[in-house]
Amino acid sequence: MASGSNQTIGIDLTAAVTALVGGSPAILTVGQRAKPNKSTDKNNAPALPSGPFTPLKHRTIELGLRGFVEEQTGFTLGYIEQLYTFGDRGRHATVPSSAPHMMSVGYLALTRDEGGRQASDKNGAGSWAWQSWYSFFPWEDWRAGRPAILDRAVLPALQDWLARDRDVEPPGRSLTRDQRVAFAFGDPGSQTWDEERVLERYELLYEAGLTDEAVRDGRAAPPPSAATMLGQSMALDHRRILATAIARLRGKLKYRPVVFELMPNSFTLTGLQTAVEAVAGRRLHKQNFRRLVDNAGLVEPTGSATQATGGRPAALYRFRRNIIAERPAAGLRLGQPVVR
Amino acid sequence: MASGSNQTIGIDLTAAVTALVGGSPAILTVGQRAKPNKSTDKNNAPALPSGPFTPLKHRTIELGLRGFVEEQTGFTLGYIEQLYTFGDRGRHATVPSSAPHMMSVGYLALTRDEGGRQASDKNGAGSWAWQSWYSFFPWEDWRAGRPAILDRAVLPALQDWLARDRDVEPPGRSLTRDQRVAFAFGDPGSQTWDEERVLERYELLYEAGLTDEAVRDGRAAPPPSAATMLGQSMALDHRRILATAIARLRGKLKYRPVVFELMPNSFTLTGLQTAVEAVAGRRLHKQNFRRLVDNAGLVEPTGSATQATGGRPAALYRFRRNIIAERPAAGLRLGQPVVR
DNA sequence: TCAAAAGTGTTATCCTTACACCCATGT
DNA sequence: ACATGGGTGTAAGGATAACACTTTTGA
Repeated sequence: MASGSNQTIGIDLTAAVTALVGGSPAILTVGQRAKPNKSTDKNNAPALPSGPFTPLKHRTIELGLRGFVEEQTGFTLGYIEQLYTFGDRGRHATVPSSAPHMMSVGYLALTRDEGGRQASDKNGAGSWAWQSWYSFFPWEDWRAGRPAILDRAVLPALQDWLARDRDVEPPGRSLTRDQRVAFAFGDPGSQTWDEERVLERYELLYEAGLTDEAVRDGRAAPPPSAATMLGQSMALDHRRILATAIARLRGKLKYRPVVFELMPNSFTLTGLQTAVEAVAGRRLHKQNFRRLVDNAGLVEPTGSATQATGGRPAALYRFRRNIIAERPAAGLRLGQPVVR
Repeated sequence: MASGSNQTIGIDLTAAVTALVGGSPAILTVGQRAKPNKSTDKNNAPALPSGPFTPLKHRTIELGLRGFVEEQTGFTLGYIEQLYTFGDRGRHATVPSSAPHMMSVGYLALTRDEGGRQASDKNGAGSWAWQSWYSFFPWEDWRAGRPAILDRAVLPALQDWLARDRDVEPPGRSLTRDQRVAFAFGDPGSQTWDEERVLERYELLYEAGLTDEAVRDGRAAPPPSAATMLGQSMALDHRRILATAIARLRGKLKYRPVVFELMPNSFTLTGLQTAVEAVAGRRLHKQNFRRLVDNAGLVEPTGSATQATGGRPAALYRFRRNIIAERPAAGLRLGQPVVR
């Protein structure tokens, strides 16, 4: 039971490394893949750090990932979590079937914008940079209210697409395209936007030919009108991986204390709120957030305070690490067990 | 950027196929892997259906999976979902490093105990069978109250393990072993059992050498006393994959209408409740469950009823498929967005 | 008539949401 | 004094959990 029937398979590990940089969630990008073999990828789209998994060198996948991120960028990863394994044939640019089939295992990784550094030289590899999530997904940032790009560009272009080929519904889907758009983007009138559906939204835009990647991959005809491509594109299917990472992190926020991986050791409650808002992409109610945090027992005061914030000095807090051991986490619905 | 440095890599797709069989959640097992090459795997432990991913034959991973499950067992899969990719070196029995390194992509799949069949012959491959989840994880079934095996065998054996090598805490863990046990198995006194932590529990038992797999893999010394191995074991790391599948399904139940993939087209509310209880592994409060289901708008009456249940005839319901388009799903915590 | 299972109604409690207000600092 | 951001209290509404009770069938 070796590697199927004769086509070789290679595994790439790809990391969506997130930190908070200047109040916004940012993703670690490298200018171009480590080994720029052929110059097929034209416009040097930013890429996620990535490298081959070599079982002989690395005992576990996670160690491999930590290893080459540290090599390539100098960042030490804290929390990491496997996202998804992408391996569909032709999921990006068509390649001759003689080439090895590449699968990629995507990871979400969290770190802090400290340590890192280590300049941009070191064995000639490209340099790295932080880029805001929202330069790739401008429609995902609702912190200043509903993003204008939605009604100006995204939704009209999607409506065009729906109208254009209304009857070419691909079979075997439980939802129609209209339903999928409604589901992913909500109803502009009422507030039915779900910030976790990042991937569904990206995939619809991809299918509609509204992303550079779709056109580049030859997977969709470009839209007829001079519609602009939406958001900054990335190499290969890295923007899809980033979308998956954002979705996962936004979901995880609500039932695991992962934000603290992005925070310094001590922080103010407002700082914590800003971090959560940055990730969730929307504003939260101040007073309730504070109550929520403290009767969840997630933090404890350090005793000191900081005046760096402007008005009244803010008390500093730290994460109570052993909360993880104490509390079942949070969880939800489904009701209590019952005796009879 | 081919397949790393010279060791070849193979990808196995492994499916944890679940259906409800006689009121219990069951997993589809095959007697032994399709190609029994060497007889290294001694005692013919049951295995999950699995097969190599061949990108040339299958356009997507999911199609490959559906294909060979249907070939091997005749079952058509409904809902499927990728679980995790396992690829750590030596995650099961030690192999010579000349052999190809096998990675396996685990999937959760749901189906109904109908269609299937197709006998056990067909090209000489082993036959398939349904086996209750709880024969592999007896401690996970709380439907008849707290399982006796917990206090009789599981917890004492874990305490032994903790006491035996208290100071060999592996480094780089945020929680100590004691904390991990407390977290995974809860406090026997109060009800801190979280039915979703199936994987954490299995992994602890594995580390403690209380599963056949751990001993077989040479990853843990067998426990000194004549402690029984806990639960029925499986081939390779298939029981780990099953644990992952159960955990995922138990979690998903609470925010996506997945149970209906396991139900026939029409069912009674009690039938639905029984199904949920089977998966969640615990009893639910009848009246509240009914209210929950109906003001979630998940089902609608078909108009007919059945007397097959014993007492008063029960109304039959069907799943309202378009609920998926209507309602954001359920979701939770984190509070509402706010204007100011 | 009784057992068994379906199905309805009501209440106490807790959590979430929203609003109003006070406190401590710099300019 | 006042602007700015930090911090506390409380009341209304909704959802959950728990309990009691009625209805419809078969034996």
